[in-house]
Amino acid sequence: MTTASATRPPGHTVRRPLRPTTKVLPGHARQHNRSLVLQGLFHTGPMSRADLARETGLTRVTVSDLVAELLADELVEELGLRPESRVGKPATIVGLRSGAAHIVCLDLSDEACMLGAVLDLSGAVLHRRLAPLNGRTGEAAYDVVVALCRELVSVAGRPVLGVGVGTPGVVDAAGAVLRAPNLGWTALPLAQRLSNDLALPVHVANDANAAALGEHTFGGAAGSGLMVLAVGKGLGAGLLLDGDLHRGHHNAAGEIGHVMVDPRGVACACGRRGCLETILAAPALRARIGGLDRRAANATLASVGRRLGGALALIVGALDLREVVLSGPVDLLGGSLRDAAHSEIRKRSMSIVGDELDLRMTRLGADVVLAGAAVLVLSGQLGVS
Amino acid sequence: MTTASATRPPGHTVRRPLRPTTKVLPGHARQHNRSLVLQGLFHTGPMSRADLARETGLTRVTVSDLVAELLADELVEELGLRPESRVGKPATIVGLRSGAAHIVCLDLSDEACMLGAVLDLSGAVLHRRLAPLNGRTGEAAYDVVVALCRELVSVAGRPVLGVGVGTPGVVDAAGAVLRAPNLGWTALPLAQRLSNDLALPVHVANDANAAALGEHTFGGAAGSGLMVLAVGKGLGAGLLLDGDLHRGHHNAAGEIGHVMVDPRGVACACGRRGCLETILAAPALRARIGGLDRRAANATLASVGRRLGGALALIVGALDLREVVLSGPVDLLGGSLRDAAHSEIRKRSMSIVGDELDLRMTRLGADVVLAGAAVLVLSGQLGVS
DNA sequence: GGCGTTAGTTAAGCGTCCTTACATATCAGC
DNA sequence: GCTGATATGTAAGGACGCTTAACTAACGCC
Repeated sequence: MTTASATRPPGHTVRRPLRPTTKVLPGHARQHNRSLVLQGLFHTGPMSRADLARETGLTRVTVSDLVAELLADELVEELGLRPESRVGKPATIVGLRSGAAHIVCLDLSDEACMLGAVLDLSGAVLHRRLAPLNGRTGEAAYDVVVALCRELVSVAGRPVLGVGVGTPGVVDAAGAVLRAPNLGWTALPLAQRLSNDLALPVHVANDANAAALGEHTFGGAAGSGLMVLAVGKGLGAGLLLDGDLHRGHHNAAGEIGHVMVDPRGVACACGRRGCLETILAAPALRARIGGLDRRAANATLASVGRRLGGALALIVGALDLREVVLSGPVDLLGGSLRDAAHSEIRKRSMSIVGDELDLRMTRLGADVVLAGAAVLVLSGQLGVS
Repeated sequence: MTTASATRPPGHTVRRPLRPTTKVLPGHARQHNRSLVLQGLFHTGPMSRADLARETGLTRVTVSDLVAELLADELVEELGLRPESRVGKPATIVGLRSGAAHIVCLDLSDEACMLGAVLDLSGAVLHRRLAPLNGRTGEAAYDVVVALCRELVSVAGRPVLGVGVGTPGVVDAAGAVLRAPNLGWTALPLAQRLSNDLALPVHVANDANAAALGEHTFGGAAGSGLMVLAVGKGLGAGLLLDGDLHRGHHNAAGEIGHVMVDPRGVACACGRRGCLETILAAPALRARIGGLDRRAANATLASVGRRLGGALALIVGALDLREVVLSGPVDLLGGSLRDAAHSEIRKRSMSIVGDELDLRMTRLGADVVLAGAAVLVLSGQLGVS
């Protein structure tokens, strides 16, 4: 392969590519373009076929064809002629039927109680249900999930597009829960089993990852480079880079709760000391400010914020993030903790990166994970996100 | 859009998607599949059309067609019948003609001297040229680049597939150098100008990013999740996540040299104190171990390694990386610094992540950036990486 | 030599998108 | 009200890409 005179760097071996790129057929292109049309309607709202053609770059002919297909699937509907009067033939507006189908969403991040909801295609929450765990784990916890799903499916008035689940633990790309200590799940093929049991498409992701998706699609995240820090009993993060969820080599990306930041810190449940979780998780924070007056509590929260900022500066700097979003108890995170973390990050990073960085609470409140679960389904079933 | 009874999370707004996905035509699919064939030959080596069909998932008919196209382009060649004897008609082996075209590669990371080389398609270095800068910056430095390229193009014995450049500074996806203080470049559309001046395809990336690509494709990087830490006069990093270069919101991903890790540290050229670069850059390291005996020097390097490990643990943990590769002076980085950093990362991260993490020197030595520049061209022109 | 197996090609068909042409419906100006 | 310009949407025909089915070529095995 190499000419004799060539010098070759030492150890110069060629390995297989990582992204196992697969073949693309004309039919896949069709699917992609169909999603493109839906995406346009989803994000920009109702418009004419000609508008869609301009937006997607496809011809009017092709767009008409795709729209006809979507009309047949009852995913979009004609909304009559465009009200404003212009030169030329009046345009027929087509819009996404946000009630065309419903999405069943689960948020399993609460230890005590599973949270379920029915959402429409626009992300609006239509119904809610709670399912207390009462300490059940493993197979029993799975049974709770199935029962909750069945209940929600029966409550949904429309055909169900799919089921989305945000769960704590490590989840692989196929929707199998590799490890979720709190729920007692190990290598549970959750998406596959649920899909079998419910006869519906099921998409599963880590809760913090789902939160990142939700914040991006429904929380109006500004652009590429988003990290959601989910603070609850533990601490997790979800990373959305270049519009894609980053999963990591062991599907453990964002699992920063047990990264040690202070070798002389407090003992952690994981057996080491000074994990980020010993500083930032909700119980730890409540314990530290319990009994303090307002001012002292704020000072304490600010000092935690500064330490968080010190840790985040490295991640923000390495990834050149645009936004860091906090999800969790607003009373703990939303005030001086956030402010201190923000200014600490700015102090520690290069100005271009730091100056434009947003550090804020989630705009979706406690529904981030539900919204993210919906995005999993929208993205998986319709190619919309 | 929302039914009246629906409850909607506060601030629930729908924004436009970030990945501005564009239309896909059948012709694009063809291009993709053509790359798939090349990719197979590049990574797995010569094989028969039938083998390629099995590997790509395409039919033998389609593969034959694609191979015919590649034969006409003289990118691949028939290597005769397969030597081993099996049942059935003997297979005709086709292989990539690594000498079919040459690639002109530039490494601008050295302050004093630009480094250029001609590589073949297998990444072997065929010719080298140096171009001393003698303090030239701005337009004069650009002239050196052009002259170096012209020289290398004239030296290359084959048609030149393209020009790849790894340069310090912030580079956008179009190959424009937004800021490169050392070279005195600001908003220089390097790829575009070079492409005009040379009448060749030109691909430009940050040097550390190029190094990451080079290490991945030619250094046998293990899989998804690679960070290359380029230690020289300054400090930069390149991140390869899920097979894609991560550029960041300001194209500044990996610019961690000026992230502050120690507010009470040494003053940095950037005006702040305790930047990572004040600890890890080559001049700083040399200054610290200068005059020390072997043991003391190793202890010093180990302490730097521990601090590096503390910083890296967060990044490795957040991204769930598989490999961190050091590029730079082996005498400084390759010994106790590396060992200390490695063990510190393991100590600080969750075992699943830390246990499988590799932290090693680059396998390509000083040629990483050149190799990466070649990958830019291979990937951009042939879809191979 | 017959049979099964594998490699590669040829022919026909289907799907996808494009270009071109046309029908439809409005506005602006006379 | 009529005409010309402009814009939307559809119809027909063609180019391209992949597939299936059928065929030829060449080998090992019995």
